[in-house]
Amino acid sequence: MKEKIQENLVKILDNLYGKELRIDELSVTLQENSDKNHGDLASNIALILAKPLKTNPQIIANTIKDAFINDEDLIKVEVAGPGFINFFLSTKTHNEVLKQIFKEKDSYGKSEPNNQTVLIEYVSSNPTGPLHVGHGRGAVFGSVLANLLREAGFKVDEEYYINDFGRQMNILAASLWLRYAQLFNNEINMIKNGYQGEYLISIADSLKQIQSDKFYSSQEEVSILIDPEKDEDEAFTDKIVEAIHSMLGEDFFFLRNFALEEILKIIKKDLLDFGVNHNYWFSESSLYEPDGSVKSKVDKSIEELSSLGFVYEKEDAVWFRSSDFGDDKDRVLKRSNGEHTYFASDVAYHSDKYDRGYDRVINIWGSDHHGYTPRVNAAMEASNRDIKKLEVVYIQFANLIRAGEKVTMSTRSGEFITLKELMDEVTTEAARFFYINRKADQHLDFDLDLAKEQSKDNPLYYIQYAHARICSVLKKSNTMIKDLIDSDLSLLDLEKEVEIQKILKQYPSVVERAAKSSEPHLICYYLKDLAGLFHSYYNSEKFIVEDEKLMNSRLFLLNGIKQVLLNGLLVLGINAPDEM
RNA sequence: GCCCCGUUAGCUCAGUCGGAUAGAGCGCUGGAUUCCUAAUCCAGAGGCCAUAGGUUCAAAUCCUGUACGGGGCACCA
Repeated sequence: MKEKIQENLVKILDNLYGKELRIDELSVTLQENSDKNHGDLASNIALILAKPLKTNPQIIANTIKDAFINDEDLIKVEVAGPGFINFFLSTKTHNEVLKQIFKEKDSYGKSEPNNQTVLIEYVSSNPTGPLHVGHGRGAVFGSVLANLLREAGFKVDEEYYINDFGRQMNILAASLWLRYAQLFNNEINMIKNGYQGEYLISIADSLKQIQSDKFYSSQEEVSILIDPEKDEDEAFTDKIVEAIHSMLGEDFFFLRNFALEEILKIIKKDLLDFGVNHNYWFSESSLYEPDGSVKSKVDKSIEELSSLGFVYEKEDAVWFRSSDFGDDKDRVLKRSNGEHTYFASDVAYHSDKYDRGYDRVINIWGSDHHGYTPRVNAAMEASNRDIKKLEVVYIQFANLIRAGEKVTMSTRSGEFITLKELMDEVTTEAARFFYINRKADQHLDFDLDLAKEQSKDNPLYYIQYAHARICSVLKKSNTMIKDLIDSDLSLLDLEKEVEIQKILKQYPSVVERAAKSSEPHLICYYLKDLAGLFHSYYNSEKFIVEDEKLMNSRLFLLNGIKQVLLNGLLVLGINAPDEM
């Protein structure tokens, strides 16, 4: 119907003013009205035309209005306010959506496949410990965005980038050895800059079970090296790590890989429990392995930039001319000690993402990374890759609130709340919903007490309750939905019923907009609105009534609401229970 | 100093391509249960959309300045 009116407007415009005025070149809108007094649809066309035509908008509006031909589904055309044209549609036009939902079921809201591929990289926390609550927001955001883009017709891959290379991994290996050694000699101290978390103790425990004392002999002098006086110093940490390394030789790498694999197991399990499914796990180390010939991907990337003339040496380090591409300053690829920087990995990694042929590459990063984007963009631009394909979404930090107070955490001492603990405390679903319920660029206060509450104060329960209530009514009515398809839907003419149908009709465009602008929270707000309309309807009308025709039409409406609530919750990765 | 994000009701926050009288929940005040789940609903009070300019027929929305808050500016990852 909307399309029909739009066509009509174009036609009328052509007749009235000739072809010079092209409706599609002007910012003319035909939009759904929120205020029912203004009809179902409104156009600002007369306001836009007022200037080029040098005519009062109200006069233009009335001229257009008079040119509209009669249509049984168009009840009334009206000029209002400064010159809006309002269109009032028949109730029949509102019923169409219910049949559509019934027909499309789980697919209602999905767009046709568009043959485009997207890679979303997210979470990618360092594999040096379990995920904590700080990672939760990005995890949910990424997985919901992936769902949304699938709804919008994209083929989506989800990837976790494992930072399993460099200094931190060596500190991890050393930390594991110290925990392991403590099992044989309780006088051995842990280094302050090592990984203090309890998880390493249990990993050390399983290491001992598998390998017994293979990596420990009692005459170790290494532990004596740990001097509590100097222990705060990072350089001192490296010395200890190096000492453990040379003592263990090749075994050091065994310990490193053992720790890495055990921790990845924990991370993978936590993500899975959280409803997050990465289909690729990309290892940073793999970028340093010779690829086919003799060169690693990192070396090849640097050579590529070098051959294009964007690399130079200064003070024994290798630099990339990122400032040629808008970055604040040039960046180091290879340090004077011969080691590559994290940035060097990232150049190779992003090049690899491009080379895999995706149409879009999305990174979901913490907002503290925003200063990092220009140099990555610079590297892609320098190597003639289209930077429009690369999108970065920044996620602001989340605070946990308990009893009205901010929960303080310190990563250093290992005193952080893990994602698993959060799931155990408030349930996975509540955690997902509360993380996604805010715009990504908005700071988030995660109220633990509210997430646990089972009442209308908790928006997730409010939505799920609406779904359960509908299921309960449908069950009690003893009706099969497929028998309702021929119901007389024109009976759904109450104000609330019309409003609900209009909202149901908006669902596909809400999904589309949420996907397009990377704003999953829009789904939450939509579902809250829809649930609210239903609860209000529920309280004002009875559905299981004597009049069978009326009952059937209302049940058919309820079925539509139920389906959309279900579809929306599925996008969020949240269950829609039949009873509560 | 430079860069990013924010500032909307007492609190926590929505607000689409700039559209008509600014939205929700909580909290506050007052109501609704013989009835399909009261885990719900209805009504009321509550606003200088941080601030000063600009663009426009029209600005919470776009542009510029200012103030306040959060974050970032490594040969760390």
